[in-house]
Amino acid sequence: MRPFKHPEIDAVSLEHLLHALSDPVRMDIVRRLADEGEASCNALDGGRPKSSMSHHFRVLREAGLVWTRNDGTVHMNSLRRKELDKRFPGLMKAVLTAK
Amino acid sequence: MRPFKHPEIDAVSLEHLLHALSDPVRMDIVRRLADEGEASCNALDGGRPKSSMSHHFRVLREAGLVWTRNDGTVHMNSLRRKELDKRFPGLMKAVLTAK
DNA sequence: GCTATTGTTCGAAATATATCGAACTATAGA
DNA sequence: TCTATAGTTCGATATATTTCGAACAATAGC
Repeated sequence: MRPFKHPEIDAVSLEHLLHALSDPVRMDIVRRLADEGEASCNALDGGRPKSSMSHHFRVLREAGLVWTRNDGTVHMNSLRRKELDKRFPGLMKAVLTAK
Repeated sequence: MRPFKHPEIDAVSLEHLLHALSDPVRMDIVRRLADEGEASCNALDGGRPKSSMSHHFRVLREAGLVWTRNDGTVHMNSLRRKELDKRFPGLMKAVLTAK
């Protein structure tokens, strides 16, 4: 698989980012990435079908939240935390803190 | 019209709140309420039909973002800012700051 | 009571989103 | 080259959401 295209952080819209976070499956992915640093799609599927997860990871990537790199057959995902903190100061902290 | 029921702030879910904010019309309403303090539905419609606006205000109310009080035939809306700041510290500030 | 004003509710149509199986692609390793 | 593994893409279905006109409800003022 070729590397993914990720949006420039400045092109990321708040609207799309909030929409991406407003789904429980995706919010769960984001929280786990925030905790665990980097993880494969596989490791975060919670028993859901691969195609469903692939969809959610795509939404997260396109929203600018997640960076995916290829490592063999595995896709390793991570939060674009530093960039996000610059682009939307305080947002991710507030979101991840909220219970 | 009878007074609306607003959710208890502790019953407000981050998920629903983020979804409510992920629509451009509603985000615009929230920004203007943050600026102007209190406003009627009418004052914020931007030329859109009343029924569309009524829908968006309902979503905002049910998400816990907006408080609506009756004042004669007018419905005055305001951000539940203080409560939101307690419930989700830093969130509204980050959202409203983002450009 | 009558009328104008503000919004809500209902119903329908258009659009978007979520979910998931099946087929496919790419890579690692034997 | 063959096989197993990790994800993507496609296509279909189900569900949500947005939008808006039309009918309705509540209040103010005459």
